[in-house]
Amino acid sequence: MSVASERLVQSARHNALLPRGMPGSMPATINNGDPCKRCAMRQFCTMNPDEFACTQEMDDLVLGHRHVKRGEALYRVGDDFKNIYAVRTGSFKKLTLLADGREQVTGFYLCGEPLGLDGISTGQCASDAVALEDSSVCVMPFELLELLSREVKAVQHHIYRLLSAELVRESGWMMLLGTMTADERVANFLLDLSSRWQQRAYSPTQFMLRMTREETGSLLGIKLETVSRTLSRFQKDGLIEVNGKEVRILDLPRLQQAAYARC
Amino acid sequence: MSVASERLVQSARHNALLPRGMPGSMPATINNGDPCKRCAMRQFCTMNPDEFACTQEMDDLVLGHRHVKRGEALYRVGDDFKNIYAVRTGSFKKLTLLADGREQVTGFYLCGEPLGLDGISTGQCASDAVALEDSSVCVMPFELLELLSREVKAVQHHIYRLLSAELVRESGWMMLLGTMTADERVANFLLDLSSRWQQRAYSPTQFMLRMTREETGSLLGIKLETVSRTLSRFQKDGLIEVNGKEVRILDLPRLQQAAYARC
DNA sequence: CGGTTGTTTGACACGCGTCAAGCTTCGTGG
DNA sequence: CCACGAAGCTTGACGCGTGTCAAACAACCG
Repeated sequence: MSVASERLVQSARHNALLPRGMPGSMPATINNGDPCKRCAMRQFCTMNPDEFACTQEMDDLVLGHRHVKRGEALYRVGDDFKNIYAVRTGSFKKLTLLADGREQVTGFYLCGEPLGLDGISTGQCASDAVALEDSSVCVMPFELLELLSREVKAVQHHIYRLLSAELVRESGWMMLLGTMTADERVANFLLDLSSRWQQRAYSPTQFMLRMTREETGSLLGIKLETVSRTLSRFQKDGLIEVNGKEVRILDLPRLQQAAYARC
Repeated sequence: MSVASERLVQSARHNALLPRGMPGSMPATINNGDPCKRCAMRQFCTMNPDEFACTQEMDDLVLGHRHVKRGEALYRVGDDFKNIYAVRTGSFKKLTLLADGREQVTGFYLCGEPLGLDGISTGQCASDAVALEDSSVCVMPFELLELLSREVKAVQHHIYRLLSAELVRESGWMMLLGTMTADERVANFLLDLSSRWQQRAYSPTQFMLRMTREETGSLLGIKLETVSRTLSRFQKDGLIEVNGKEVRILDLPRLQQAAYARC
């Protein structure tokens, strides 16, 4: 690590980590071990095995962790953009606001997934990130990340890929919102979560929906009643089993069929 | 410029510029002047005046231009990702494909706007870019861009900002697709084009819709008939004047009101 | 244990999609 | 330069998929 980044690390340790100055919020934990090496989610932060080589750099980058309680915001629209985050435990929703006060969920984020990238553009956060359950994140000061990415090719490449992957993901949601029926939307939503849990070595057929029906509907561009009705019908048809927030996929092939009904 | 990037430039000049090997397509023009300095769109490629300083680097980066005829693709889903592009003249639509063959327009791109960023993620183009009229683009080999961005901080920062800005833009479209009525969608569409033309020093109240009603509807998640009906009604109400592909905004305040009807 | 928040289900309404017909514009080749 | 066919646009009539409103129930939390 260069002298310059060393200095920045020192400075960042003392400044950038403090959470938004809300009374009662916990100060961030300082990262003084090499936790990335031991982190079960490491492969998602690095995205592919070839990049394991730069784990040491990742460790340098993650200056600490921050805990966010259910319902609290990691950041809000208009906050100064200083850090990007990786979900360490728990999950978040991203909220985009409209001029007239309407808001929409534009993404759910599971452990290992990046948060805050949309703040780079203007230097201010462009969305809210709110915890769906008590959660924690790894804090990576963007200035440091920029510096490091000039020194280490793998880091640079990694950040470019993260940003681009988010672009692709959002195009996918546009696709869903622009062309799909309510049934297809709900089916795709379940399959998306299924595959993301599977990537994390959790069951792809049984998981919790940490978000409410209303938040789900918001992401999918439909009303909460429609989400509820659709889930009920999927259950009646034997595709899934729903019990409040717990979902179990019973017939994956037919659910996939429902997701792309116009094949 | 370093020896390494010098070498890469030489190599790129001979290889990367060739268009997709289609009979009849024109070979790309080699950039042998310093055209960025004279380019009217320079401010959009650099995004803000503070970054004018790196115009020389931009010139090094733009290895040439490529012409794309109306209806032809600059790249297609699955093509190897090698370059990113800036629209130089004309305009493009970005098409995202679904597993079952459905496709949706996920963006229109005017001069000065970046194309191809979604290919970084996997190394393969994730969408189609099709010219809406006879157009040309500046070709920037991504490998060279990566290299240069490690040497020049301003270039690096610029690319991060481009990527992040695209993220913010797409979130905006998700918002539109998820929460707006057909009227609001069309009004927002017109206002979006209006402000983008204004930024380019063209009239914000009178411009051509280079895309068909069907393509417009696809972007907005509504059918072409609905686009047509809505435009007709806006005209009847005195908000705009439509004449085929030519639009004139007559009452900007009321159009803005229509764009966010739930204020 | 009670109040709040979230979920399910029903009945009804309406915005937008679908289908269809006629018109206009554009591109191309004679 | 005109003629023809194809592609794009407009408008109308009608139906369906979701939204809206309402009410009862369930789950959660302090």
